[in-house]
Amino acid sequence: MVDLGSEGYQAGISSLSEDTAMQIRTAAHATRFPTSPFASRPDKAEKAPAGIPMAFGPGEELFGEGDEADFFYQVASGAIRSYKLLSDGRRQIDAFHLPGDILGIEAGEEHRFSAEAIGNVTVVAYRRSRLGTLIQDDPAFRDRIMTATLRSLERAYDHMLLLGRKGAQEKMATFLLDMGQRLSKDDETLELPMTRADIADHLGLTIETVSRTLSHFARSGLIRLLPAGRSIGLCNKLALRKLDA
Amino acid sequence: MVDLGSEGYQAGISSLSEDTAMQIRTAAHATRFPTSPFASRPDKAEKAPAGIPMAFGPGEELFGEGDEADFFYQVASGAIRSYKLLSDGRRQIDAFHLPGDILGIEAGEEHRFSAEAIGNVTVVAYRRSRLGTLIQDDPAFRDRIMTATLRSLERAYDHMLLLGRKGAQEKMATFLLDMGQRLSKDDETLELPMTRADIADHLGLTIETVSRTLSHFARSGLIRLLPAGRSIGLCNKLALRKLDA
DNA sequence: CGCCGTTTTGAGCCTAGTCAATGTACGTGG
DNA sequence: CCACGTACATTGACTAGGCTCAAAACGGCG
Repeated sequence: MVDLGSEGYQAGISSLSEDTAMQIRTAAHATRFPTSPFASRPDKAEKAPAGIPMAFGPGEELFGEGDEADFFYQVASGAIRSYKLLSDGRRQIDAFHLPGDILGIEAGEEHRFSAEAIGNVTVVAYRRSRLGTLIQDDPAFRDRIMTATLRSLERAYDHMLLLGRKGAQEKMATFLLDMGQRLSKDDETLELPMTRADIADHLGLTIETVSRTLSHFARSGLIRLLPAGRSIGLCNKLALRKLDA
Repeated sequence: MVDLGSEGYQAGISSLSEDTAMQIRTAAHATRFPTSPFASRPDKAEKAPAGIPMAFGPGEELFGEGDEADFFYQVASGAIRSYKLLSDGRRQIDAFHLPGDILGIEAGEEHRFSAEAIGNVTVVAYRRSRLGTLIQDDPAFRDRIMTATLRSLERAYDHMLLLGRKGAQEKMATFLLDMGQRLSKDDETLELPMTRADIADHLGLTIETVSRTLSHFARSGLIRLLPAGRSIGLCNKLALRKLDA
């Protein structure tokens, strides 16, 4: 169920199967879900990556900008938005994190952006204090961290191109294709976990423009907007790719 | 002369003093400067970080998007722009790299963006093939790499906020303050190495808007535009910071 | 001195933002 | 089961900030 990517992290996350996904190790700010049989099992110090399963409900904050960076996280299920705010409330969503993605590793002591669950989310958390050891002792883990960080950077650079130089239609086309790749099962339909406001704040647009552009795409037959508004069928990927520039 | 930052990289770069900066180890695409006495000295396998000094002239490409990522680089002097292009030529400059900065490390086999020298640049190049070994064997080097990568990511996230959510004046104010911090000696005057076009493509604006905004700032007494157009005095940092949001 | 790249300035336009109203889905409680 | 409230989404009319096109000024260099 959890797609860990090609460099997929198996060892630490394997304990978090579909059935056990609800096990929660209580962390200060984590939502407490119904305790499972495993919930209070003492922390057997298994060697190597010992992740702490956690769960968060819709809108819940994993960490805020400026918070002490005690943990970093790998998404097990659900979607997370990481964002920054301007003093007057304008928001920029830097990234959406889907299963397999790693987030919250910092060079300094503090988190440099905020992260919230979109819908229900399960993650595996790792203590920052162990990062050094893990990187030192576990070459595979080190690779995963390095690769994940570099992939984040690649994504960020791609996204800067979008934010700085693409028009509304190009932004939406890029977004739809990217999401299609990242979270569609049949490669045709995608169930967006986020609201229009999230999309707008990710693409540097307004909700109105997002909505209008989607309607326009639908009228032009590029996509099919399914009733609920959150499901989208990509009818004409070729045309979308052409818009993508 | 070379500021290596707080986690500054000393060992490897120390061989690249002002006087020896012109030593070039010939690399496929590197400009050949007049060969120094050291130019063809056999590669004594000194242990640990063995950097290869290189130099590039104005506008020269260190690497292009899609090129094989044989090397990564640490800037010794000068400034480098890294950018991406859209099919129709629109350009987004993701970052300006100043002395001490590391660039060009990739998760995959290829560079994901292009990098060009602005003015004359000297760098220390490292073979990608050695990256694994260096990271494995040299904890200090590993830290520098990790930290540099994470700092790039932080910068990228900050810049996405700018690109997606700030207005022209806020963008310019942020840019000026940032550059002021990164490359001013007296913390009052800064000598910009890049053209208006570079600034525009970095901030997601046009040259005209950059120029107009600077003129506006100058008229308002926030900055002083020195004759050549490339030197700027920051008269009223407080006001700039307020614009920065 | 004259050319060329860069920068500045101006006039008009266009894309996306703002403001506002309506529509739709869903959950709660009468 | 339906009325209502809330949150999210859509659509429309108008505005504005930044872009385009165009021309002139500036500065460096051969």
